[in-house]
Amino acid sequence: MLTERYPSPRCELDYASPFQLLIAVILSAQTSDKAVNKVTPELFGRFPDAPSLAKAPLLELRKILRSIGFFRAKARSIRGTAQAIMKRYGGEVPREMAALITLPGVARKTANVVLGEAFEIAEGIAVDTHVARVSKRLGLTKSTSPPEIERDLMQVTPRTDWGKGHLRMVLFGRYHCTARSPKCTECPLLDVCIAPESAAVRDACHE
DNA sequence: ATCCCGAGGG
DNA sequence: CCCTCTGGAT
Repeated sequence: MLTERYPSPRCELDYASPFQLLIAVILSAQTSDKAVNKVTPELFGRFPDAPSLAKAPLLELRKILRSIGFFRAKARSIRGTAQAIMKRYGGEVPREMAALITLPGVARKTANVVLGEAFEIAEGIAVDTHVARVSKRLGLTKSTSPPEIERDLMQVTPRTDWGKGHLRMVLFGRYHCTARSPKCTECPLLDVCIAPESAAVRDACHE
């Protein structure tokens, strides 16, 4: 299934450290990875780590982040996160869910991505717009609330695959099972999908 | 429930 | 023009 299609899935955000990954994931909220990758070279060029970002002028950050949307809130979040990491966590990105979700701009989804990607810790499964859409279409969950979707996915996924499984669903959702016009006619999962796009496609499948 | 918010795609 | 983008805080 998705494992064959994406044998070794990789995060498409550009980063050079766990700290930069955390910042990039905060910025990626309701924003495409491409858009984030467009601003992080300048951002990380000037403020590559927690000490420098903690002292960054908010107006400078807003200017750099303008093109990605939510730029005021995100400027506050990333600087606040850098400051909290300096003050409360000795300059290191914490490796516990409870600590991560106290950071501004970080909730369970972002924390799950960072834990899995940077530290290879399978605390849970990050549920974002792609995971929610794909898992619902495939019938892996009936819920629309992220916590319930996460619970359903955790029950049908071996813990060792939580990280990669998440990435596979994101890639599949981003490039194939898209929100707008999904490519159902060339889908390898059409036979198990409960929500093919059109009745014509469904009939072709069950013919 | 509502707000934050710009850019790219169809 | 409208929808969508790896959500989170109020």
